Amino acid sequence: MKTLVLFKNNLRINDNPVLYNGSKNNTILPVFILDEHNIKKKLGSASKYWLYNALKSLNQSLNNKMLFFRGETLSIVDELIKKYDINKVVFEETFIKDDMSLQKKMESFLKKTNIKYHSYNCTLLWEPYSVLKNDGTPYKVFTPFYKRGCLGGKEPELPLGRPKEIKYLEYDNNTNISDLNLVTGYKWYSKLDDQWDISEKKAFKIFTNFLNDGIFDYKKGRDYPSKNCNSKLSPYIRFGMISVNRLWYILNDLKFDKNIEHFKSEIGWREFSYYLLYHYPKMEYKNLQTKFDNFEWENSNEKFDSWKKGKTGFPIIDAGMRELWQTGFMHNRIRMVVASFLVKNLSIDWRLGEAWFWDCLLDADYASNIAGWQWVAGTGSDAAPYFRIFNPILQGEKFDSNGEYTLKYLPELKPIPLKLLQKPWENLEKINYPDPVIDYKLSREIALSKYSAIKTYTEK
DNA sequence: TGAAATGTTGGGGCG
DNA sequence: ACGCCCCAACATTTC
Repeated sequence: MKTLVLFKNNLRINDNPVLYNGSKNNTILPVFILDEHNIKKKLGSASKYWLYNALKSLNQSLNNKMLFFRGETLSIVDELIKKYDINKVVFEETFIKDDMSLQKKMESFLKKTNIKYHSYNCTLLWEPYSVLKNDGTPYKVFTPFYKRGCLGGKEPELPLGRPKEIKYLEYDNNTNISDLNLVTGYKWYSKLDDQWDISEKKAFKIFTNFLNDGIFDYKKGRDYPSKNCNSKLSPYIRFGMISVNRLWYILNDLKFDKNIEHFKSEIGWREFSYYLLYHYPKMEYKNLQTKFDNFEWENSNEKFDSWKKGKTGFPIIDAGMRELWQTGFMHNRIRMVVASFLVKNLSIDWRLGEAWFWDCLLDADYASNIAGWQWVAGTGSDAAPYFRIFNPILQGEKFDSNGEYTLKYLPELKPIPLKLLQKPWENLEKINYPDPVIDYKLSREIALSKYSAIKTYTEK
């Protein structure tokens, strides 16, 4: 059968159910469509950069047979079916609102044309609709979701490996990745080229290196940004360059270890994010706890700007924001600290922070980004309580006690004695570094009093 | 997957 | 030897 294989967010050969099943006994036409008609949330700049390189790498693995299109999915698929006399279409099962409605449109379209079609879950270990409480309603708290719902539920699908053989339709490929206009204009991203090796092969290599080293101090070490205990797999996972099923089963084969279990639970948090967005799609733009709709954000442009540029005058915050700008990545603990700072100390709506991360992070993931911000902002269902306000000075002293991370991104602070590194304003010697944009203590008090003003509204 | 305020305890210095 | 104060160090509670 002539099979159209649609790639979307799973840009890999190994354990890719769409490719594996699509190419079994079939000749295939591998296609990627960048659809900005059906999807409201356009990709951020960093994501486009990653996508461009991921597609390039995937295309190489597919003998440069991939076709690239930019436009409306249905009309492109329709044309391809006619042009190449396609009799089957396979594509990824989706779990995000806009993607799902596009998927539905496509399915009903294909139904009418009498073309065979099939979707495969390539993205999640547990489909969100398959994990529910005994009363049929969705979980709202991570631990029972993960322990009872996921671990106590059905086993995730076993990884499929690579297709034994891929046979392609005969055609001249007259499309090009550059047609997608993913990387154009000012080459801001050239700084990233020597920091990241964006290929499926590298994703697996990073994982095996992580298994040999960092993972054995993961539970504690993951909180320290200058340690190398984080996998840094997130952008690869985001674009499906390595499958979570494959990760899962490799981890399961290892000897039981609390660090490994912790890493698995972080994969669980990703599942939980998709799960929440699936069951509560309004989370994309609305506070899950509606009482926060009455919260009065200050939303000062100047403060927001200082945060984005890494010029707040709080070293751990600025180091994080500069790491983000320079590398397209930010250490997880620091993400929480800068997010808490934006929302609680600068009094800026989490949606603005979410948008900035969405644009700058190479691993920007629709569900994880939104769920993560609502978690920190205290507006989500199983969120950190609002009154949990990270103290940037203490967090810096605790998790970057030797200043290694801070100084890596803020070398101008080297003259400051280590004891004052996280509060350089107490240093008498003048250096070229911004004064703090806010008074920490005062901003905390204001945040708490604003919170107590809305807290009386009943939830839901 | 906090921080700050408040409370408790216990050891040392001292009259 | 005793009471008193001071203050870490730790525990609890409050935000």
